[in-house]
Amino acid sequence: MGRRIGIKDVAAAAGVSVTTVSHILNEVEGKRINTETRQRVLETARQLGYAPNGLARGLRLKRSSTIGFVSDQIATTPHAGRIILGAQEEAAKHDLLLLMLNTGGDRELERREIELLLQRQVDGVLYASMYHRVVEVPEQLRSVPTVLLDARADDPSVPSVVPDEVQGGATAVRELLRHGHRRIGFLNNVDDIPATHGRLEGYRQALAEAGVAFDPRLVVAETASAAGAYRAALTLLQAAERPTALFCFADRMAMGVYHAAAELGLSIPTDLSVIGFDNQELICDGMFPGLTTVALPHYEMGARAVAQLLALTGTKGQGTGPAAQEMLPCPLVARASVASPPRL
Amino acid sequence: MGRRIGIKDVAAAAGVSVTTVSHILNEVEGKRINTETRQRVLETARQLGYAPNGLARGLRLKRSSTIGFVSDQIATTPHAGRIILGAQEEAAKHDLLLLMLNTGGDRELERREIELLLQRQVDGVLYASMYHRVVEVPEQLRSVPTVLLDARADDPSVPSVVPDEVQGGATAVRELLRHGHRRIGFLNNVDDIPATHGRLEGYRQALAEAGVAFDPRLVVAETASAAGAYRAALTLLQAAERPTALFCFADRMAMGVYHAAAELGLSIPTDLSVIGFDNQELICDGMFPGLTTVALPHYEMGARAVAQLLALTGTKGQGTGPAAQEMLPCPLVARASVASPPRL
DNA sequence: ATGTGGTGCCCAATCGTTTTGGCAAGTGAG
DNA sequence: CTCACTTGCCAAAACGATTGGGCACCACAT
Repeated sequence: MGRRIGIKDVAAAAGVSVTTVSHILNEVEGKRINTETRQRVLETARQLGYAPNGLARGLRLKRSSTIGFVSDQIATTPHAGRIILGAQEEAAKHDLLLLMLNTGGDRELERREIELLLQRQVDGVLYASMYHRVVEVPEQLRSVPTVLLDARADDPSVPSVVPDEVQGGATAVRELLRHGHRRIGFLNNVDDIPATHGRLEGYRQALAEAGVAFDPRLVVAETASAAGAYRAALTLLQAAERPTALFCFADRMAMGVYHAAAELGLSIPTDLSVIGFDNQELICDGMFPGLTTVALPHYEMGARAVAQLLALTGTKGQGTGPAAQEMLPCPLVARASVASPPRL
Repeated sequence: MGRRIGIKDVAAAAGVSVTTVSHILNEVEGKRINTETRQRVLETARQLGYAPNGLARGLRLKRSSTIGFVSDQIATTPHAGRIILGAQEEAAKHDLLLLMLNTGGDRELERREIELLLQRQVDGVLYASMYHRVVEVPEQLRSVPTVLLDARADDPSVPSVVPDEVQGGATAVRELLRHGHRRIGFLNNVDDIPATHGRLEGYRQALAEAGVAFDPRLVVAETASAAGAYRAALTLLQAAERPTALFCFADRMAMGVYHAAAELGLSIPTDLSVIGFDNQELICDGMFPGLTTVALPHYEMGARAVAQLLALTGTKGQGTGPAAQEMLPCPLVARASVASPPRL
């Protein structure tokens, strides 16, 4: 078919120069254009179905209106999609598009693919992890504005957007306290990541606020799987003074807790309240009863990261000094797994 | 910092013309270059850290080495990520990058965003649905090579890549038959989508192969949720001659079945075998016992779609006539929810 | 001396925009 | 009629690459 029509075609059709067309379409200030001419040009552009060539534009402007989204694992984490969605929708507001890249954690592959990104002259890069952790930012990204997403770097000059794990943990525990629980177990996971420490800290803070003493016997660490949680829950629930509520590091651990509870003849939430973390809807809604949990603000994180990136590219100065480290709150999502403790 | 260095810089540093540098870097045929010069240029390019400007290159070549990935919902479906991953990794093999776009099903938003894509001069577009269905391809995409992903169009001239629902359904049922089951229930869903009809067809085919008569009372349609499946399973399992195995349209329906079985005192897989569909690992692994299921070949679909797109852009002819409609098989993923039927 | 054929390189046009610095025509004052 | 100013438009130079068509040089045969 005929090639896409360009500014030149519009100029010819409207009987003016390319310059004038460009001025009109871009609404350049300080350039005086006759109102009638403007109308005519706009009209012909519309009729011809003109659309600017982004490559040419980018070349001239030294700006591609495209940002790179680099992540280790798009695939494994569900809800990862919400991060992408948040980023993309925020980007769309500024006519930006996302160039996606998954590295699978392979450092060499990462290098090669980021190279491709940079060749495309992206205006900035979102370097995302699929779970909150500390990452090492690739050297190549020094040359381009970068924001970390669901990740922090040792280097504090790189801005980042992460969930507030402490607040999230506290939110979960406060919900249990609010219902009158005092003996609250915590099934933590065993990895050395911010979530592990942060949620534990939140657990302790919430207990302290409520004047409940911290009892280390109520905290047990296990692999963040249903099977692991099942074992841990069995132990915890068969102890002398069993907890009346369990806070699970992850929703999938709650699946194990439900199983353990069923086996011990404890019904949820009458005999035992359970609260999870992550709000994996497929799981939470499928469980009986529906699992109350704390959600990670994935969508917002994506959106805020783009906003930060734009702020960064806005200020030419590449302002030195520590950059913004934004923490987003994790909201409670109530379903049906929390009730008042049984009268023992 | 100093701007990125270009071909011009390399030329100057090596003491040759830009033309020569370009010839050397692109290994242009029919152009004779002195071996020594070639070495010198390559060396300086390496030292200077030269990388071509993709925008300029794309402008000249009328090819951006970028393909658009348009989907309705990145977010809601887990495993959607595997489609993206498959597409991206296949694309990377050809030095292509993916420009992602999520429309949320909003037709007007979709139009605007695809417009952005086309402005970026993408070489082709993957139009993906997050579950297998029939879609209407946007008018704008006529002008650019397009492949449908997990979707079909009424227009058979658009190539597509979809899972083989019939084979998938049959695979599930054959696994049950193989273990000796003869009364096999099917919890279908109620939507009018290819999966609903295809898997039912597969169910019937597998039964027919095994010489088992089709009994309509064993098929019940419900919303594809745990709650819906729970109700349906209760009915089915309390019938006079209850089925010894249940094939569920979706893994999350199997969650409801597990619950119903537990309530009726049936243990899985001893008293009742269950098989799901989708292989949502978080669910399948979290259930007790682990859920045997049929996987959708998401990764392969993404990869094949890119391959098709490349084939399409390769043949200039835009060959008329019906295009390739590729169906990919759905493999069985065995866990622990299927066993031989109880001796009644 | 002239022609013939290779070799090794470069000039300049091109892709589709944006933008700087004009220039010509019109207007009103002197 | 001339000057100064405004208005409305345009020519041409970028941006960074690719590529068709040379050109200059050398060797060798005539």
